[in-house]
Amino acid sequence: MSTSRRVTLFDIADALGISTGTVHRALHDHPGVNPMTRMRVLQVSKNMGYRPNVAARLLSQNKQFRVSVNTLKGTTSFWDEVRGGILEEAQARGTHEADIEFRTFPGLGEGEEEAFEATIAAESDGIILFPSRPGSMRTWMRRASRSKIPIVCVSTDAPHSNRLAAVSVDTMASGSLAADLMGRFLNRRGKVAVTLSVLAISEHAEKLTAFEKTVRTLHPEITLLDPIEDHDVESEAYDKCRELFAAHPDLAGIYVTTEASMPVIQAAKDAQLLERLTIIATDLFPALIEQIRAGKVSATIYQRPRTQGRLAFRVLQEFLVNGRYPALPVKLAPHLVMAGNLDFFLEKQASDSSNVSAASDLPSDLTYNNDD
Amino acid sequence: MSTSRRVTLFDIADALGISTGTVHRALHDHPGVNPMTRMRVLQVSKNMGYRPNVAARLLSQNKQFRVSVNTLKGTTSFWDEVRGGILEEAQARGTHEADIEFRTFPGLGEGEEEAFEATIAAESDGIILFPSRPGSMRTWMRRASRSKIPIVCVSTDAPHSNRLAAVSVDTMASGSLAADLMGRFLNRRGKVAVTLSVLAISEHAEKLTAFEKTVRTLHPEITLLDPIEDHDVESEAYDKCRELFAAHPDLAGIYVTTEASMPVIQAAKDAQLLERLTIIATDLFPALIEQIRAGKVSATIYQRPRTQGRLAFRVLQEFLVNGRYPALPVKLAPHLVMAGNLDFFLEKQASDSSNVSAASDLPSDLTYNNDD
DNA sequence: TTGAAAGCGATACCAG
DNA sequence: CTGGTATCGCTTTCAA
Repeated sequence: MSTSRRVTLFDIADALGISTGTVHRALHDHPGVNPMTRMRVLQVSKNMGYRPNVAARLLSQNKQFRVSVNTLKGTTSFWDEVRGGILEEAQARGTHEADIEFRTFPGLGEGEEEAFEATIAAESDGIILFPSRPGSMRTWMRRASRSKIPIVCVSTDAPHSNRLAAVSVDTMASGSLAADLMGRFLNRRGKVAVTLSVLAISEHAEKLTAFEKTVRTLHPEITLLDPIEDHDVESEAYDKCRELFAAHPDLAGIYVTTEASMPVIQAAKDAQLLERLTIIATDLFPALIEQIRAGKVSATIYQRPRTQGRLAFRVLQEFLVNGRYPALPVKLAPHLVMAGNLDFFLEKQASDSSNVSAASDLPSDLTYNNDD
Repeated sequence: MSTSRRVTLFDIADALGISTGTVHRALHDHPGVNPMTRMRVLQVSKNMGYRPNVAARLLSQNKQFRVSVNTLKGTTSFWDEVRGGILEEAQARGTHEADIEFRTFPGLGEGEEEAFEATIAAESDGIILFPSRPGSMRTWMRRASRSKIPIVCVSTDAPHSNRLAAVSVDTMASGSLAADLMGRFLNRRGKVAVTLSVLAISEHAEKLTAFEKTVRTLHPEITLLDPIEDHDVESEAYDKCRELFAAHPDLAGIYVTTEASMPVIQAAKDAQLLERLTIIATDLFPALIEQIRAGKVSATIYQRPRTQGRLAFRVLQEFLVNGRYPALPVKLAPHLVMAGNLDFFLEKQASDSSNVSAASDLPSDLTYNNDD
């Protein structure tokens, strides 16, 4: 019961006295099979416990994919990490190595459509993209979907765009964790504000919703102020925070749901508020690391960009190779980084990214990489 | 430069006017190749950017592995999750499907060696095991390593045992995160205790060390009591905690580094201390979920057993198939679960484990699974 | 020390 | 509607 050889197409064909070609067509719903034979094939293959040999399939298909990765230019480390994760996964999954073409655009909405146009022109087989303006990309993306090009969104979803999948952090978990922590750090009382880029992006709205709901449920004595929209403009974030601090000099805490925590910190500093403000930020980059280490930022919700990249590629490849649709929008549990675990966190990150470059050695083909 | 077909063994052989067999032997350091030819093969293959086709390799090798998984009987959900992760990964990596034989033993040290013996007798090609008594298993494991059977430790390492790899949570990150949180929750002052099973297990010692160090550095006004060893015996944990609470009625917080948080909670309750004690626990199981929801436990450090299982299998297979050694002991970043994000967390967990059972359908071969 | 060739299992195409 | 067969790239065995 355990040494038995694996069931192959041939075994099924043999059992039924037909050919492997027919069995194959039957199993894959290809046209031109007698419904009667089809049923029998399905029946027998189930009984025999047939499971296709993936290696053989890959080998015989022998396809090569061209995938385009359209993301923001890597000013911050976030997108560098995402791209790193994509490459990493592409190498780890060795077979079917994809031609990956990176196209970057400078800012939110800037050059995004041009990059997309170029992608279409290049006849990519699949696209991984950051929809910086989900609204305006929607029509483009639907066009692509009409020409059957699968699209995977990273970091932000583009609803109603027919994308194949979206990979992002679990926004509800992020917002609610931030809320509970904030309540605890503040001993369950005080005024708290939230900043985000725009409410129109559902990820940001969700973080806010989850934050508000959790605060109200778990820490009802906390007062929530109206959310601040910075439209991803640093100066706007700064100015609005100054206004906020002026209006509420007794503000106790602020949750920054985006990467834009530096302007907030600067504003707090300039308003002489930094020392007694509890800040919970998002993501991790050198300037923020300093602030955490210095105790100015209490915690940050790390969105695991590298893992996002890896999963985005995996989902896309799974679709291109096996035609498999991802179960759900893929949601990653965020990691919490505080002064306490900061160093261990950075250490692990460093070792993760290092073993990628080494992969281009000799007959070494796959690199071993762990999950986070 | 991008449309070029991939370089194959044949291309190299062709370029050198030799056969693929020789090229193959040269690349893999097999005996019986003229050093001269070997050098040239290496040279050319590097120049041509040769990268082996993994699918072809798997297909031609066509091996089948028997791997034994020796773990604790699943009284708690931890080991069920680990086993689930192993199965999941085994399916996801479809090719080379392994015969997985689960052997469980009832308690720490009980039946462990018998299980190991059975594993050896069954001639497994690889072993994934939880060394519940690293000390006593050491000699066994070395014996196995002499017979070339690779061993991957999960959850706990067995140092100096020649194991191939160890997969566990990042204990330093866990301890230090717990410490920082504890300090914050307690407003940086008060008496704090730590419980663990035995100091002899390095993972536990590390959590303690990291906890202590972080408390001293970041929250120097916190007083640390001596650690409590419960030897994984519930009654011992309970009794020692009662003593602790009697001796220190002003105890402010306690960090439970193991799964054994229930006896601690019970003791605190019986000592009328539960309401004002800040508890940080480890892992997640139904009884603990209730306590978190009820606000009795402030937070728990989730060790991601499912992911541990997945990685353990991946490492083992990577070694068995490609002969690749893992870079380092694999350390997972822990997840933080609090009342705030508890529900989102459970929801995600549920969806993760559900799509495994569905995998045994029809020609569906690989299941899509995300990283955590 | 090297070459030649037979698989591995699924796919796809061409005849019938 | 079905059978037969070449093919993918690597591994391995048998001869030379």
